[in-house]
Amino acid sequence: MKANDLLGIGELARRTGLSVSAIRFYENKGLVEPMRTGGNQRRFLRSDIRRLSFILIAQNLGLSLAEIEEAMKGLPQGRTPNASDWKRISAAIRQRIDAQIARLEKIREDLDGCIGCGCLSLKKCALYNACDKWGESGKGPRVLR
Amino acid sequence: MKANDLLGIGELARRTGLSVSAIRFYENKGLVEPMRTGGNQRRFLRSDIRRLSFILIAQNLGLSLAEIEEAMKGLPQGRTPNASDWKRISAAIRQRIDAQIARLEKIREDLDGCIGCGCLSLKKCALYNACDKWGESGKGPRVLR
DNA sequence: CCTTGACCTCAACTTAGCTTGAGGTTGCAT
DNA sequence: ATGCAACCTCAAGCTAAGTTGAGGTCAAGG
Repeated sequence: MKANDLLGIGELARRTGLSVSAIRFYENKGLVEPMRTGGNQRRFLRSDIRRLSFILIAQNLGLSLAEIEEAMKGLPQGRTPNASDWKRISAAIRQRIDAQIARLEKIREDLDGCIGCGCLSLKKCALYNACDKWGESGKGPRVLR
Repeated sequence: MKANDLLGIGELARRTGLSVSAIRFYENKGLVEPMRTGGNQRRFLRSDIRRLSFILIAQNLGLSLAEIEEAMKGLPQGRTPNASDWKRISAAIRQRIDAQIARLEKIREDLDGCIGCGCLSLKKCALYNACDKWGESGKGPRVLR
């Protein structure tokens, strides 16, 4: 039991919940770098289960594959990422989460104000009427975004 | 000044901040239904400024155009949406926001637990190790998602 | 009347993140 | 030795939400 430490792509797919094609796609993007057998079949390290799970998590948090790749610089293929790797990455992710939550809460507040105020016909709705204020005063400038 | 109540697509673009091509695209999707001049040029109602702004807001909240279209069923083209229209729509949006915030907060919690616990090498990390637990007990099932 | 900028349609291209298919090879159990 | 599931590559297709370009028309001011 030595080659037993290595996983075929199908096995890895089952372990991570990813599709085989997605894993190949990730390899293409440089997110994993499996070895090959003599017959050119991929053989993954067990630690790649974690690597891929990490990708799933990060994606779930709204990171693009490019950003994930960026974050993974410094996580060597063979080594299980250690606490300080994790600290660095998770701090960055944490920031993103905080920012997203803050943004949503701001919107929720505005929205609540809107519901309360009868809105859509009034000037004070922060969310909806931003445009009207301008549209009414002659040649209106642009709105939002 | 009677045709002055109608807007050309360029004017509408300037008022909403959208590109002309985006507005045409939205028309294609059925999100606005401008009239046409004899020469086939689009003429929009002033209320379409709001309609499009609404689309921008909803998109900002993470709704897809398909979902927005769904939500806009019942907002007639010619009429300025009233308070109860708004109530209905904003309640739906509000739910989404709440759900998103809850999801992010859950993730943040897990993440914090992770940072604290040294993680990545331990069994107790909710975020990261979900897979390992399974991977270790024989034929592991799928993970996440 | 004529010019010119705004407008028209339709098709093809873009990015992200994959999936699907065709056509061929490997590796393991019998 | 052989069967066949799992694997390989490469190209094309898909969805979302638009953008870009070609080729042509409209409308309004001078």
